[in-house]
Amino acid sequence: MQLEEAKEKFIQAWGALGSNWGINRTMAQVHALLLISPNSLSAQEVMDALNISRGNANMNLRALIDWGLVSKEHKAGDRKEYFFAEKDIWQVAQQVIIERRKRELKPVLKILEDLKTMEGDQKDEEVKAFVESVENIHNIVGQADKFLEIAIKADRNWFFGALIKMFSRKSKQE
Amino acid sequence: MQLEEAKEKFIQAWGALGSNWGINRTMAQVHALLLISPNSLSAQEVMDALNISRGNANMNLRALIDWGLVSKEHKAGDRKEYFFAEKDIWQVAQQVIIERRKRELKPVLKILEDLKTMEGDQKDEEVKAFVESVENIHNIVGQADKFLEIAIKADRNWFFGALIKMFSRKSKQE
DNA sequence: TTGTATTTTCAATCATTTTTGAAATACCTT
DNA sequence: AAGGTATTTCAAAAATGATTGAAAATACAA
Repeated sequence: MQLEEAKEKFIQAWGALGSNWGINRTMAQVHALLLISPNSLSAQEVMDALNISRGNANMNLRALIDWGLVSKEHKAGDRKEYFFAEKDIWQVAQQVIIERRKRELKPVLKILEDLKTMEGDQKDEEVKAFVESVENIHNIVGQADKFLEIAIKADRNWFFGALIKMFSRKSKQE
Repeated sequence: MQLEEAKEKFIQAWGALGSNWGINRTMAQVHALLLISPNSLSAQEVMDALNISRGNANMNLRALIDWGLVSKEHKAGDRKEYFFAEKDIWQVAQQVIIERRKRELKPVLKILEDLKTMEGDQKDEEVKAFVESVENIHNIVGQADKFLEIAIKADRNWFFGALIKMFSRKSKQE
């Protein structure tokens, strides 16, 4: 397999992964392209590499900047903007967690909290069962949220060290 | 807020959550409906509750069964099938992890492994940089995969206990 | 077996999301 | 300020994904 072919494969895989997780496929592809690009790219270069229109490239580059995954720079004597991605993959993961937590986890937690407290008539069995369900779900989503909060504050080495410890203790237990 | 209104809110929220994470919105809504339903429901009842067609209900119920989140039963003297969801939310989470790992994480890992090994010409600086990028990504995705593997084997109490310990150690460190 | 209730399938339709491309805007440089 | 890039916007078009509904298949009971 040649380099170009491998890059293409990587971009496709990253795009599919994003798509499966509710991220615009093209946005993920642009991200992939910049992740493996040794130097920063102009909008035109992104358009050419992925065969997408100027508008599309612009929208997705801006979205990536919004997500904190991509930045732009200017080159001396050149009017164009050049884009590059954060390469440290642990930082990328943290940034993705930060954004998804903010955009999708927090709103759900808020709704679950509302639902938990709203219903006063605890005598009704059906109400009781519903509130209990919601409490259980809120509980586990809250735990996941706390865990992710640790992850985004954690140093990579500490974090994986802690996970490995967790794993080894588990093994002993079995 | 009345019970019916609260249920409706919950179903909408669960549907939106699924949709944001690449799960068919209706499938997530059907799941939500069954999660908070005290008794099992026929296809007809699901159709009526969510205002969806028979075909749609059938497809999504079958998908949920496929995911291991819903089962069906028969009632004496009734020809219809009745559907009910696994209520233990930790089990639900584990099942979701199992499926997404199988469907989406494993294939990506496979591709990353292929890309890592495929390129022999290590003298070329560009090739070297690419392989290094891929290795880093493979590394972190692999770690995530291992962690999820622990989660799906773990007892709920042990798992959250371990997370809390992790958290408290982190706090001391700071 | 026959008739009836129920489930499944899937081509056609509908809805949503994504993309395009050209006009408008912003940005430089002189 | 003018002239030439480059970027942004957004209505319309295209592509994709979801839903319908009716026909076919299946399951059951008598």
